[in-house]
Amino acid sequence: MNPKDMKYRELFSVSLELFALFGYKKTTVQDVADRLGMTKGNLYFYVKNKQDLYLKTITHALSSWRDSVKQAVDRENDPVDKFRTMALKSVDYIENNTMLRQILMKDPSIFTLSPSEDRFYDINQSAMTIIQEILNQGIGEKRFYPVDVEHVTQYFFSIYVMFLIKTYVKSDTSSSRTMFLEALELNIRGLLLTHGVTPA
Amino acid sequence: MNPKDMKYRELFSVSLELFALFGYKKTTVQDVADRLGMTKGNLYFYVKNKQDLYLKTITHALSSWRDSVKQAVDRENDPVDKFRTMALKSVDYIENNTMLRQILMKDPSIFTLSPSEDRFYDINQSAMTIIQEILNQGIGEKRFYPVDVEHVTQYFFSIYVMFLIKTYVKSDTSSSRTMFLEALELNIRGLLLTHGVTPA
DNA sequence: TATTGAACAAATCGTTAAATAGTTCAGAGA
DNA sequence: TCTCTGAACTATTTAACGATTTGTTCAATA
Repeated sequence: MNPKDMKYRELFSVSLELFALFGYKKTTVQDVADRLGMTKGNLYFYVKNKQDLYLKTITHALSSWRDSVKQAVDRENDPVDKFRTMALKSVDYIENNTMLRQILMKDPSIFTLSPSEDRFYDINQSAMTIIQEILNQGIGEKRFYPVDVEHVTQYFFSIYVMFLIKTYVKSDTSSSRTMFLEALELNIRGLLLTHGVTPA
Repeated sequence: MNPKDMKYRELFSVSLELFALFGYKKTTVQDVADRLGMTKGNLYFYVKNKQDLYLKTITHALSSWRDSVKQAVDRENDPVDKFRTMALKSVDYIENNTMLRQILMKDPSIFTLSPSEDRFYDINQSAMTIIQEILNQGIGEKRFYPVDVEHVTQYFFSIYVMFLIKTYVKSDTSSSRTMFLEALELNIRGLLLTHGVTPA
């Protein structure tokens, strides 16, 4: 890894921590520069402005999240297993990433139900392809009902965002875990082309 | 109907219109009193304060919505028909109620994904019983999978709120209609105890 | 290419006074 | 007794002000 990439990694790591701790407004570029042992002027050699620093930092964190889920999904073969793994790994990742969780709580607009005002549209779009590929595989293998892939992908992504909002923006931790698992199985049954009569 | 109830109906009607037109902040107590042909002082004979006027007005509007859906559901017998009617009637009602729609757009906090900060908790709770009764009937008649009724009810209500936010708070009208219909059928398949292999 | 530090610009904050809007209440019809 | 008025009162919002903090630029430098 070249030295500039190293600098960026350090930069994103430091600013993620500060943004998680103080939020966007309370974190000054001076704070970030201090922690990096440089002057704030020099920070502008790496990013356009404070907003750009924030966007790049969050995007970097969301990409790691996506990659982690994608990796777990790729270890499975069966589309149902992939679907379940995707859902569970997504939750597991955020559950074990305190800083990202804190940032979501401090900045609810990171997860919006409106694609048109989504500042992280590209990374979210790429997260949606994970869903899309699983649906296509499941339908191709005649395991899944031939749903409208585009709209059902959007729907599942919206549900995922809804859960994140419910659980981490509003902290409705109590029942949302059980609700999540019930919903997962309900959606899997809704996807399957046939399913037997085997209640849990 | 006694004259005081009449006054209340008129009051809610007038203030719903004004709140829809100008929003909470821009609507003054004076405005409402003027439209009712009374002084603002006298308004305090009917409501505790401005906030109370707003809450009572919205609650009244949401109750009408609920009642309309409940009535439509009660005309059906089959739990699947009831479920589908509930979903479609809910959308149909808001689609044809411009003032309520305008209020939702002006005050996004009316529909929250967090029960604990829901100012209209009671009326929303009573709306949830419609879902709950359908689920109980479906399971009782061995048509529905024996899901965890409480959590699945919460889940469906959350999806309903999510759609309202997507469609009316963020105005993402474009794809959300198709998404809604796809989701409806997916959820019905997820509920059914068995379903045949009959893709649309 | 990467960095500094000073200079500059933009945004925020704390305070103030004036205007507006919300609320109370004694008293007056019906 | 129930409904209402209108004036008095209180609370909130708005605009303006300078002071301060913070974000951004850039010529000089290693």
